[in-house]
Amino acid sequence: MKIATWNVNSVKARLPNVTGWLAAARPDVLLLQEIKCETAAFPAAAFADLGYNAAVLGQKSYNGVAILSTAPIEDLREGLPGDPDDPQARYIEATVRGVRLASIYLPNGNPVGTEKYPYKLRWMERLRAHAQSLLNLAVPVVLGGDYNVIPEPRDVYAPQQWAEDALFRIETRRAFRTIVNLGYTDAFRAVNPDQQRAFTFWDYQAGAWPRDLGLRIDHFLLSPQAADRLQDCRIDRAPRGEEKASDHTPVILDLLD
DNA sequence: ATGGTTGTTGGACAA
Repeated sequence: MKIATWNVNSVKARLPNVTGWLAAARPDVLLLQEIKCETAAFPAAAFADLGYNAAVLGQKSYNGVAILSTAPIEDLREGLPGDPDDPQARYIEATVRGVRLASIYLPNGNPVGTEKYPYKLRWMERLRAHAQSLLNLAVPVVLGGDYNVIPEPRDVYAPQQWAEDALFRIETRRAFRTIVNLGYTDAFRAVNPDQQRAFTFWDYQAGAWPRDLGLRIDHFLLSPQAADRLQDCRIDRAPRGEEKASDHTPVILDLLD
């Protein structure tokens, strides 16, 4: 089972990039983040033409997540539990072929010192609590998406420059580790324990892409039942180099069937 | 160098 995650930074602006990649890569599932459109405006027909079903949690202008799947999408959950008043569309979860899948767009949290950073940390605590409850299901769980977390110094081109950034502060890294330490596996690092400069995001500014000044912030976390089936996890850098690219590139996970 | 870029939206805000 081939599962991919991609922060597309507007599904409408990126439609030719995404449909072209899907047609070539043909994952069974694609988790999308930052679709930046309301649910009703999601271009579902373009994906249906390629054989994909869609489950969408959208929002006007910002955020928005979706799940595309060639197989039926079952038992949909829209939104992360723990705050029914949270208006931001950042979490959608469903079952595909017996695997519980989430598409996650974790808050950025910058600038630190505004309400954005405590919102990020509260959101991570909600994710921790829900990730624990998912482990209790004792089924394969795949939590994929844009975590806006740089787990380790080697996951950023210049760690000293990022020390006080919301993506790399100690509290952020600790909150991420706390989720992993519940019993989840960072699929990319499990498969590529020594790979350097393994980035998934390059800023649009200052020539970050041609200079390879990137971050690894898009992740797959696997429950033990999913980790037992881990076959491969890799970053496809090619889409970042195309015309009108997203600032993120896809990460691909292969689970044994 | 208080910069630089992209998307949504039609002036900031978010990233």
